[in-house]
Amino acid sequence: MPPKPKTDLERLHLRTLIIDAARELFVSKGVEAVTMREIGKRIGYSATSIYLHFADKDAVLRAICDTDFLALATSLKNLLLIVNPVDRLYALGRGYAAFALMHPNHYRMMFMTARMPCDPVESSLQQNNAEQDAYFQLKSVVNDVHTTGWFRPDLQDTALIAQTIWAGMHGVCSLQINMSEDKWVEWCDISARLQLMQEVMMRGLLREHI
Amino acid sequence: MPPKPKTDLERLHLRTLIIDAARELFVSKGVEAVTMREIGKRIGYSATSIYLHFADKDAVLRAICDTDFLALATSLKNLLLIVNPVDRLYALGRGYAAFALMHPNHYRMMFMTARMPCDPVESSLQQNNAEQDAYFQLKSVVNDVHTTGWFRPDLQDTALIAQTIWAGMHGVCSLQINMSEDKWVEWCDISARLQLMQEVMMRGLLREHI
DNA sequence: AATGTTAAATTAACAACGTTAAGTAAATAC
DNA sequence: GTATTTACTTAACGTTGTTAATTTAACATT
Repeated sequence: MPPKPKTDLERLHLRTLIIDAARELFVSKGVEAVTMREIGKRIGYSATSIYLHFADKDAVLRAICDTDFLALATSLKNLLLIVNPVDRLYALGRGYAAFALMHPNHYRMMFMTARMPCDPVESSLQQNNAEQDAYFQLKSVVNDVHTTGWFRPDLQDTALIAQTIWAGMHGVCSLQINMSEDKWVEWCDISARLQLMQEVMMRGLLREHI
Repeated sequence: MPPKPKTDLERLHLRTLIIDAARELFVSKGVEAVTMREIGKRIGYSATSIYLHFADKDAVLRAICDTDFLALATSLKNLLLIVNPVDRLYALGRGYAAFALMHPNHYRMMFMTARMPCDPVESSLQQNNAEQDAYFQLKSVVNDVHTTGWFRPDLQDTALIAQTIWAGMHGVCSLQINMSEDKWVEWCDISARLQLMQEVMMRGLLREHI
């Protein structure tokens, strides 16, 4: 039953229908295990209809990532209201980890899957927008801690600091997501690992003030 | 020209031939992009012959991982001779990162790809063997630092410490491998990121002694 | 020496995949 | 009322991982 002209709104609706169905499937079964035919069936269309909205499967993945990056930034937005910069940095780390472990397959898509690199030019998200760009959120908190003089005085490169903090949290989260079932290692409790990582990094980065 | 009985040695030879060819292809093009037919062609056999030695493609991947885990442990073995435990821990971290960044696709297979978890029971490697088990190497160095009393006195769980150090180095390496081409982030120099991570973790973990 | 058996390898084939080309049906435009 | 455009579907292509059927060669037995 294919009628003729669809309004832009209807087209957008179908587009998000595809994205939502694909995300659900990707998240529950992993990207590789989901077929275009399966996505189509889930929304009552044929697989080929997806190609009227997306160039290929990877384009669907990229679109999902875009909305998930927004979801991450949105989930962290409220934490930016915390006044004490150090508390805010702690909270941001905890929030980041909570997102990663609550949505492991989203996180895998966003940060662990080999895919086309994100380009701010093509993305629907605004870079350096505190409501949409989680990396900017981290950078600005790090900046605030820096300008209030809490970092060790020999640490001046705030981008380097931010990337190191990110790497620390990402390390714990990604090992948990990819290796926690691995029997080779007797894994400690994940929350203990997260807490120690934050604690260690803060001790290593902040100036010692009694 | 299929003759009859192959000695065990010949079978092993062919098995390693498959592994080596598959590793080369996996490493240069990524696991998903390599076909069984391609592996077969590379060694002058049909694709189906591979199934006489491995149950499926994933079994080939697992076998490669096994030999690569051994390669990692072997590449770190000499560092265990360093007498000072803290120096040894530093060196082990640097060596780990060097392996990861020198062989990014091996590293991706070993620690970043969704695959069957490693099980010591099935592996050809000996767990807790200092020559074959890189995680044991880390644990024992951490243990040495602990028994010599260099860690902060409130840190007593050496497994937790080891897993945190691992996560820190893994975070830097895996972000580099998966995201360094991403234009969203202005990445700092990788060696600066590695160095700061080590420095920060050491400052956070070791007791402060002037 | 001819035969049967077994192992190693191959070719053929299957079902499923992403994707493209061709075809169909309904709503609009004239 | 016919033509056109648009949304969509079905058919089809080339590949994939994998299995079944087949061939070939070496050995063991008679």
